[in-house]
Amino acid sequence: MALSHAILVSLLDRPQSGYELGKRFDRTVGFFWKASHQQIYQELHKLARAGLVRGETVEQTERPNRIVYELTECGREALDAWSRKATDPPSVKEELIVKLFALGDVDQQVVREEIERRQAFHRDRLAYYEAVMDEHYPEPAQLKPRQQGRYLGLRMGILSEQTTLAWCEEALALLGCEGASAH
Amino acid sequence: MALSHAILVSLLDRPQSGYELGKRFDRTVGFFWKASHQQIYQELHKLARAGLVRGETVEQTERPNRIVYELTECGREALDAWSRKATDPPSVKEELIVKLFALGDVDQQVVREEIERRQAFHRDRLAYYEAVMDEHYPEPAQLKPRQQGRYLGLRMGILSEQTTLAWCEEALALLGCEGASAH
DNA sequence: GCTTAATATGCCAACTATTGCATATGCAAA
DNA sequence: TTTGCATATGCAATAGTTGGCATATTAAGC
Repeated sequence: MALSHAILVSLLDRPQSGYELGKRFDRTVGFFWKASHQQIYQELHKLARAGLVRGETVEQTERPNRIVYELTECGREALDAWSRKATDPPSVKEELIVKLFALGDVDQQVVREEIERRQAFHRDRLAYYEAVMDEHYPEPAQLKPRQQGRYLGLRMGILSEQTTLAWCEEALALLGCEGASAH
Repeated sequence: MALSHAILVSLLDRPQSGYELGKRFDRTVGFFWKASHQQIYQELHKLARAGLVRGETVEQTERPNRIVYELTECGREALDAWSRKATDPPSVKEELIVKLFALGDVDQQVVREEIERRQAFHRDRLAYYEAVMDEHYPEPAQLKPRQQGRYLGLRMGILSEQTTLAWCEEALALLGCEGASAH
């Protein structure tokens, strides 16, 4: 029960359809808690059955009908209860590090290329986070609580992307990648 | 199919029983890919059925019998194939950040305490990583490939723990935790 | 003598996640 | 005009994970 909470948290902002939730997930909480659209639809059904959200079908002529979900009182209570329970330590699955543990039996060149790909991935993500930061959070000291939370999430994202990039540099240097600084 | 690879990688070092794998996981790859003992035993059965590992029962008089697994040729090939495939981006599930997204609707004091608990958790882990580093990797430039991989994993661990700790400081400062520096 | 911890493996049920497929519409570009 | 994309939701099957429980032995501490 944790994706469900991510969904309930998203619904705090405003009632949303599964499709909208999926879209916003991709740009916000989703960076810290992935979910596919199938997962979101299924979870919404489950939450509706449990009475934590209420779905209402909105007829549309030009597009398929939407089902817009909103938090129920019961859902708010569930969120409050969840917020008071100790948070699980973050679960990380870093396949690249597993691969590194096999160095010596796997081709070193292949691993170097992996790290370079990873570097590109994290550079993109960092650029995205920084753009959001510049656009939305120029004055972090002045923020209201809700915005403070988002700001801190973004800070965490930026810090960890920077760290990962620094690690990539180190790793390529150690593994003797000639073109490391050229990329 | 990814826990399976972590197990195969572990077996590169030497043949091991499920119990041993579980123990070593907790101190090595497990920091980057969690697995419970049930998962490991089940996965070993599956790998044995698929012919990637071969298990041999070792009779013991003083302890329950062990089943020691070793890589088969087929298992080595599977590892090689896996090592050449692009690595999935890391999957992170950060419940604490999800909770932060709900700031304003959840009690700020509760969140501050969460962050402090997290700070303690990451301090412990950093201390552990640093101890391993001091003990086993005093001269990283001289390492053989296999050890290089482990060293880089450890470096990643240390860097990300340091980053998370720095973030905790920032977060507590922003959320106005009076006793932030006292802890 | 009794309890607890460590060693060593396993079953089963429930839950969570992923993949592939299916449906239906409207719009814009090739 | 066909292709592809965005909107919008869903099912079914498989794969992966978690938690509770069960079993059996030995050694150490109370």
